[in-house]
Amino acid sequence: MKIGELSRATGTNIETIRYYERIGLLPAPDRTAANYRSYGDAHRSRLSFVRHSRDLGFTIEEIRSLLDLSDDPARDCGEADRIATAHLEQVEAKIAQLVVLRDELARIVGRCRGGVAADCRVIEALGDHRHCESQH
Amino acid sequence: MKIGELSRATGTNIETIRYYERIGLLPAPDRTAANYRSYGDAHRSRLSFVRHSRDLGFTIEEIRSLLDLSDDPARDCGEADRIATAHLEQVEAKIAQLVVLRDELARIVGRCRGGVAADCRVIEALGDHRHCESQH
DNA sequence: GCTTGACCCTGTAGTTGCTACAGGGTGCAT
DNA sequence: ATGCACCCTGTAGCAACTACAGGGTCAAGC
Repeated sequence: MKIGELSRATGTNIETIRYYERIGLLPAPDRTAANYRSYGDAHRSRLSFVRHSRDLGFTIEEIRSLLDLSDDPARDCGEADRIATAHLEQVEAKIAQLVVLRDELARIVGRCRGGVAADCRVIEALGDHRHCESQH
Repeated sequence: MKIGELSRATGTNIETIRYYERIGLLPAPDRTAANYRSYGDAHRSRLSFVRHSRDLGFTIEEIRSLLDLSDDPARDCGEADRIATAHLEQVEAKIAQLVVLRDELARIVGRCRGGVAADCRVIEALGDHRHCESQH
């Protein structure tokens, strides 16, 4: 299939597919006589793997490691689990951080009573960390 | 004060301060005879405002609008409230998205039973969205 | 046979918010 | 006069794309 079909089949931007090829995440496909990229099923499932992993927030480098692993079926699965577990921990840390931030923001937003900027509680709170209840 | 002092006073990297000046977020300060930047209290509090807002996740452009507002004390505070509220909503959306993602990841990680990559449930799950319980 | 439009190609530059040099100048203490 | 901490400008790098510019290819319809 041509790049446009692969793009539709996987929900990936065409430019992104070419980008993945350039950085070596996808192998360079064969070319037609007109120099068009020509993909097969192996490409499609590899790209689906990449997209799905990206959607789950894995970095390109993590995905590279995961792909290396799955390219070598004799290797130990533990490494995949280690990568995924580390990523899960990062996501949990990020959530915790955003929750603190959200609470602080909600407090700040709730202070607005209208009026002019000179009296604005929102601007005041942003200017001075001492109005905050948490370290962030 | 010189840039190093301002850096220590606000916990901002020196390069970042110069970057903010370059993009017009901080006004260019006076210079000493040796061409060193020389800052006053107004600079320090403006930079604190910027840093605090960045810590709360506001973008540079949002901060620019907030600073414009506070530079013009007669303007209506509603705009500041609108920016902050919109940002709060974004943070809440991001949290919700990360929670879905975390649950999916936790499910994937939990499937690992060791063994070789060929049988790896983690790699299998990443390759095929149909293993997922949610849209993400 | 010629045009139109959809598709494809390469290469480069932009995005966000910094951070990290390289290659130089300044100021003060020893 | 020599070391060291500090300052300057300008440019390039990071992640993960995205968006052109400027060109080639191909099938359909007139």
